[in-house]
Amino acid sequence: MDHDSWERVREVVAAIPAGSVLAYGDVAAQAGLPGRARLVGRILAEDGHDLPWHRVLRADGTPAPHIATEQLTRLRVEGVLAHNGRIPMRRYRSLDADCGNCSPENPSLYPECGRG
DNA sequence: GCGTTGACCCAAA
DNA sequence: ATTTGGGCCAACG
Repeated sequence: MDHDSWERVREVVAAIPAGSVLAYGDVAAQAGLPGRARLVGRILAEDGHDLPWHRVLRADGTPAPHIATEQLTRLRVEGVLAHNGRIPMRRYRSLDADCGNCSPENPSLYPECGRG
């Protein structure tokens, strides 16, 4: 774990557009740290106050328990709605700018992506 | 060094 | 739908 990786994680989170979300694992992958989702949670916990941390949640769409209400409240304001405390990732998951992980199951939120 | 503890993830049962 | 077990790894005592 070096200083650069830490900054990259922060940048990825900072770049998530309002109205969409990313899983901890997604952030790790996009920051070049595949398989290190826990590290992302750690970074947000101690150095995420100035970031849109509420746009990052678990892969199954549920928020971490201790911040659940605050997170869901903030997301609701951005138009990201939960059902039974769970966010439907299919709909709100943000994708790479180049649509690297775009698929019919995971349609792009960006109009410039032809595959959405 | 070693064991514990997490804003986690996934395949298998 | 849940639970289980394994993998991940930086901080902390």
